[in-house]
Amino acid sequence: MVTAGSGNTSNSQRYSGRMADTEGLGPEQLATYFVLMESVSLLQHAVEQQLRADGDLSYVQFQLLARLTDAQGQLTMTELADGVVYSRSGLTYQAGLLEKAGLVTRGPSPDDERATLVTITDAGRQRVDQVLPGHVEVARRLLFAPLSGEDVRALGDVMTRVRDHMRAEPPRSAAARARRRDG
Amino acid sequence: MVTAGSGNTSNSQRYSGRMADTEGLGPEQLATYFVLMESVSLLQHAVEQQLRADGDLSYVQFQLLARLTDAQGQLTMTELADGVVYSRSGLTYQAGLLEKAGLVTRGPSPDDERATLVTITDAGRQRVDQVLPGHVEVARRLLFAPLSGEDVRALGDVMTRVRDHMRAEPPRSAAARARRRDG
DNA sequence: GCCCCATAGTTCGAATTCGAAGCAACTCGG
DNA sequence: CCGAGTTGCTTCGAATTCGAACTATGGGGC
Repeated sequence: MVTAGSGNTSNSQRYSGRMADTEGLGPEQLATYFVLMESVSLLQHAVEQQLRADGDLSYVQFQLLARLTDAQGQLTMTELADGVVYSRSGLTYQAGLLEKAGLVTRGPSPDDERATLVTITDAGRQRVDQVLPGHVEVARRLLFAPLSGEDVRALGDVMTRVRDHMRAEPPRSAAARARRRDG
Repeated sequence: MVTAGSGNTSNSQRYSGRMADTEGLGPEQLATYFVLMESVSLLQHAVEQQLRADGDLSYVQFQLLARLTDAQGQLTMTELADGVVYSRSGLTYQAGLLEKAGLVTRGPSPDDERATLVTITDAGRQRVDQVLPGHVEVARRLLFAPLSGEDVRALGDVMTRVRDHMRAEPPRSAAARARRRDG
């Protein structure tokens, strides 16, 4: 058995494994990993449908706009790609689409002539506002519905630690790009 | 603020409006949702690198082989696609690649003339064995390293419930067809 | 046995993705 | 100031993905 029953509905949690030191993972960890990937996959599919239906956006495009909204200003292409976990060439493509749609603008940076600053437009903000309610609704219905407040807090806590850990860890094999804020 | 600080480590939980009209989901949940998606994105990228390097497989291909291993036998294309959260046409493409690589075989079903039964070959099993150690290692290093055994158990439990919930819900709004199993 | 429609897979076209290669600008030591 | 190496972004080609259209089989009602 490889995936430890990732396709089953029942949760046979009768394994009391522990973090092995030199060995691999126990079935419990492996099952956790697989169910995590599967759930997010399902969620992402649903979310993509909603964004496309409500505002003709892909999830990546939504992420980019949301990130720009967060930044309260402009971001360089690299910062944007880095935040969204995306290839640079892919971002060039998507930024082109967003610019053509009038949701962002691209301009040169005063500090660095090479850099391209991406700015969200009012139409872009409007689009985010347009899809956000439905987006939130999907997340609530699919992800949060079966969870208690305590579950949500635990999930957020755990995944935040995982995210921070992965962000701190270099990709290890590929040509690691420079990390600002060396921590 | 939209993503409630998805690029930060934690807190900064203030945001300005825009979500209050959809009751029931606060910034904490939204942040949890975003950090979940981000983490899995990072993890998936790393895993894809490993699989490609260790066994020249994409994550989807690995999933398909793993699922076939689990099934201990043959699965139809639809069962396979459904388990992996994948489009049917995409599966046809990938199954073609796997067949050409000699990792699976495709044959007609005795029960249903329309169905195609996909079977993993010994070479396929071998390939899974070949990449699984490194795969597990990546998961351990990136996902489980910062987590306690209790964290892992909680994560598995929560995501299992989420997965079951989403599997029970008809996620496809547009092409919701295959849901006639219940009564 | 014959319609009608649902189901299983494939094919096809369009869109998206990535990595490698290329170009422009920045940095630093001499 | 020059050259080498680095960084930011885009272009390019190949691979992958999805949805819609299509073919063929299965099942129910008549």
